[in-house]
Amino acid sequence: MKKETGLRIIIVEDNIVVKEAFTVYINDLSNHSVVNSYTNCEDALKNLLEDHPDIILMDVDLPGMNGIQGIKEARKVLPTVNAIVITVHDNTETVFEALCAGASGYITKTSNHFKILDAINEVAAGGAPMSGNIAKMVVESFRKTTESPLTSRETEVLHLIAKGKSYKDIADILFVHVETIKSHIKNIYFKLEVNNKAAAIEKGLKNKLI
Amino acid sequence: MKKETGLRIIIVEDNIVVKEAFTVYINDLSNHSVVNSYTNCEDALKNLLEDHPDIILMDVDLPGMNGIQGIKEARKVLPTVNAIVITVHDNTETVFEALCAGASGYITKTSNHFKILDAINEVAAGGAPMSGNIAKMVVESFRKTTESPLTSRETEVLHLIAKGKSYKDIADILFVHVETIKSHIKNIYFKLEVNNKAAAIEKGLKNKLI
DNA sequence: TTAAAAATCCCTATTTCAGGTGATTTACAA
DNA sequence: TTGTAAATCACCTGAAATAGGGATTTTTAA
Repeated sequence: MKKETGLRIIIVEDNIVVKEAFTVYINDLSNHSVVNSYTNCEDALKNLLEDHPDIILMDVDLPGMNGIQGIKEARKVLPTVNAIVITVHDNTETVFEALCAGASGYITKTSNHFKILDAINEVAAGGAPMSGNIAKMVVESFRKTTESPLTSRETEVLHLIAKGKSYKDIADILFVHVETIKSHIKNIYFKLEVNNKAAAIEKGLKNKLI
Repeated sequence: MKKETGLRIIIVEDNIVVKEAFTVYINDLSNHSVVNSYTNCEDALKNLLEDHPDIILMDVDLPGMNGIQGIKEARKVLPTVNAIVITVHDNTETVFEALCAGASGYITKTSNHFKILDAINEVAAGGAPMSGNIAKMVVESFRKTTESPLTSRETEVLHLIAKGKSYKDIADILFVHVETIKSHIKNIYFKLEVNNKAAAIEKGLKNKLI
């Protein structure tokens, strides 16, 4: 963040009423400044270097380039810029696409609009603001299933398979004989009801075994 | 959550002063109840079914079984129980281990102790409470590097390689000839300076190309 | 004291992989 | 317009990896 006295913010939101409401709200009730606001990504990207925002408030549904692509492009130009997605979408795919694209936060519009100031301050403090339901989705994406049909050794082997290691590599890593690994793999295939590596990895990922 | 009138909470924390402080605080200043508190996981697990907590407040550093293992075990017995980790550790490894083990939230002790009530309420509301720095770590774990040496086609191929697909499978999936895939893979190996699948996957994961 | 898991070994046929050395077409930018 | 990068396809070779079959021993946990 550049100044302690307030951050430079731009807004990309095609709903003009919402855009103006955010602008007024931030300018009046915080020490941050909305230096510019746009109704599409293309225009925002054109002025990005001049605006040099600290934070971008980004909608997802936009005419032309969508907000997620917009974040990617913006971060190519300003790699340290923080983007906060503000949208109605709370489906898994959109959320994770946005985070992969480099979003620092994700707020759903469903709740109180005025959480944006909290979000801005949280980003400024080095955090990652998220609506409760979004945080839940994110946290759950890490969760492993507690019930696994595989033994810990087999899981270990499957992990290494998924890393592309050969049986010989795995044997060396685990300090056992190659034939032992082959035996484990036979058991893994049996338990997962598959008969090749690709299917084993797929099933392992899908069931969060790895 | 079982009752609207308040949740059943257990605390596992070996520092008795902290444990008592939490207990008093929750019992006095919220409508939730601390039904039991323990200084180690083993004792907590023994009484888990009788306590049938909605939420477990869990420390990480504990004598005997650590808190992360404790969460895993607890969730085997009560699969829907919510665990909130409250600890001084904010290193990447501990955080992700806890989330993988099934923690619903992760609060660092460094900040204001009294955030726990907010955290409990957030879990009750279906959220996932996290300290700002933790949320940041979690969000950043999704972020892809914007600069990739690979073309989009090569990235696509590397993805499928990482899924354990054979060249022939990949060719079929992408509707091109096997030789095309081989050609892509040669280019991937050249760009990533590797000469086998395992190394390519490793480098791809490390650099968040996949 | 059993049963399950882990580790070891052998055999075989097939598939896959990596490296080399090419070519063609399209598309975009200097 | 002239390159360059990307994506496509081709042929060859030898080595490595794989899947499936069967079997035995040791360790560990119930």
